Amino acid sequence: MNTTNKIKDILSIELEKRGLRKTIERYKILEAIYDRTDHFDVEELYLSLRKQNFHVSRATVYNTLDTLIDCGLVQKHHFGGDGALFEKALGFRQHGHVVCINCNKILEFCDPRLQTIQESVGNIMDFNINDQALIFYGYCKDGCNRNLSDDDKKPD
Amino acid sequence: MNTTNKIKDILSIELEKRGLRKTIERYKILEAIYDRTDHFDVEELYLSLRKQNFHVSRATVYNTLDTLIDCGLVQKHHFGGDGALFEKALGFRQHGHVVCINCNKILEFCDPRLQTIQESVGNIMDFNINDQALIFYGYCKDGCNRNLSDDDKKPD
DNA sequence: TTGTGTGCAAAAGCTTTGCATGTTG
DNA sequence: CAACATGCAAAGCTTTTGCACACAA
Repeated sequence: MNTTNKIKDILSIELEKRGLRKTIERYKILEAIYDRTDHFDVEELYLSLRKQNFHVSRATVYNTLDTLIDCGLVQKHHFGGDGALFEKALGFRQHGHVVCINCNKILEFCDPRLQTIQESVGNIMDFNINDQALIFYGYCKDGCNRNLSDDDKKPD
Repeated sequence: MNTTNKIKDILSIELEKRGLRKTIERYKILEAIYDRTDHFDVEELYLSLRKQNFHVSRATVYNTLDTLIDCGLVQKHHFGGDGALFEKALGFRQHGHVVCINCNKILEFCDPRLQTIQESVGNIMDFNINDQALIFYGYCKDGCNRNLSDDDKKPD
């Protein structure tokens, strides 16, 4: 069975668990998300669906994203620009992001030491931690041809 | 010299550096920010100024916050709720945040291991990293009286 | 005096909501 | 067929913008 079908099966299970309906929109939006490898916003996802001649409203895209996030199939990020960005979640370990303030490139990384920090912090602060977001902001050294002056080094 | 005057002096220096004017609004807003110890949004700051009978517009609060961030005196955060939160920055080492998904409590922590991760990632990804944001989401074990069920464990 | 900063209100952009319609279970 | 999901448009919020006026340099 291919990846697309596998992920749809997982959605089916999660929807059943929650007593939610299996609508065409939910599967189609899930598929569109898993077809991409980037970090996208709601509008990009909406337009990609329309470009495939699949008719959905923005409201449904928003609603469905919430559902998919709740099901653990999509992740939502706030990188500081306006609006949220999303990416598929399944099969991808928790990972951090590195964002170029100049060209907006987004890279991902994994570092097992982060897990250690999470455990320490959870213990010290008396928290049950179940999600994390680590973002580094800076300038990528190649590709975006930026002169590294001392000005505007602060992201928002 | 007290802390408030010290911070105002720093602002003076930073404004001069940038050729920006020393307006009453900038100093007053800075002072209002340094009078608080919490994470606040634009509206809260705006209202606190009005409550002191200091007249500013929302636009000026937004503009001034940008200036203060650029001067390194204020930090902006995106914790996932709508809108950004701010806090004073000077004299506070880079620190991570722990956010309770249930009661919205925000705690802070420092972990030197994060710096190590930042350096590794910078080297591996070929980035000049100059800012970081680490947020852990979870439930605080006391104070917010939450039943820890298996549902709604996913923040946005 | 000169030009930047502010105030106000309107606009813009992202996200949510309400209601009617359509579809799943 | 009953409840839930969708579509559409309108409303809500946060943030930005444009223009006239005020004030710092």
